[in-house]
Amino acid sequence: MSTALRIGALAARARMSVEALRYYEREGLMPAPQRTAGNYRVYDVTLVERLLFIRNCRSLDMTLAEIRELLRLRDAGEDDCAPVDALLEGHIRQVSARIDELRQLRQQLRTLRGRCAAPRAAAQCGILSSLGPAVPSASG
Amino acid sequence: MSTALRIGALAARARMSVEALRYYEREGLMPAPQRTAGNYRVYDVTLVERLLFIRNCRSLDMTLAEIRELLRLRDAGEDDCAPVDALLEGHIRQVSARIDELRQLRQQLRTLRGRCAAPRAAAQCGILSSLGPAVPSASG
DNA sequence: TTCACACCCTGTAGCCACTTCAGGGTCAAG
DNA sequence: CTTGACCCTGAAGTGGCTACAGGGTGTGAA
Repeated sequence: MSTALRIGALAARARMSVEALRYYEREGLMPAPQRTAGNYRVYDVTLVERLLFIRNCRSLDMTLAEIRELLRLRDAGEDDCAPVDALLEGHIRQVSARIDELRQLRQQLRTLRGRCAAPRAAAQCGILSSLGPAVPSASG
Repeated sequence: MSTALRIGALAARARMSVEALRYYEREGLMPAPQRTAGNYRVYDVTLVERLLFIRNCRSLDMTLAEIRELLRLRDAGEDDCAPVDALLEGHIRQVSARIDELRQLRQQLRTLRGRCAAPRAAAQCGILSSLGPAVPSASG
């Protein structure tokens, strides 16, 4: 026999909020648990592992849709790693693309900041005027 | 005299959606324009410049709150560049922090992917098991 | 028994920067 | 007088929760 927990205790073990846990249930990442006579959710303690899986995936910035898919593959006991691998690869590519985007952004911002290197020099701030109609041309 | 435009024409010139423009009005980035007898918004063409300013700021991933502040400084005709400079610097720091975060993330994801280098090798996928309770330890 | 208090329930609104939709009204051309 | 492009407002949806309102449940103490 394994221990039964109410939502607060389970959430504490998984170090997440009660509301997040209920949200995962609504979104289909967690199964709907049994209820007590008083309508309290009752969980088996082994579900902590599932929550930690979700938490790890979230900390890697995966969307709930991606995590739902991973859980589905996991629950199905798939032999074939390929779909899992593909999902992860796609996610890595997304993260890389976002990094590139942000790097270009930062370059533009730095260029912009250079427009006003001398503090309070001009009545017309170089930054503000650069943000006008002409797109601020960064190096790239 | 300068040309008067209806919202669709103005939005087209600024290459943004009519809805976004109305949204900026609601959010106080754009002034409430005059109306025709038929309740159509009427804009002076010079407002294109303001919209392009907003667009440029957005393309640099600034929040509407940041842009609202920049517009306020601009509208006030401030002599002192310092607040503008400070806002920009803060934004650059946010972007840098996010880049660092995403880089760590990507490293973890790559490590994770290494767990299942041989495709469909194991009945138990190394990726899925690594996403379990133990936090996947990336290099650093 | 009765009280306080921690915990639980559902349902709703809020965040951000919009987009999309429903259900209309305006206006110029044919 | 109708078609169709354009415009209006207001509400709902996006993602991943958080926070709140307004209740019910359960337990230990007085």
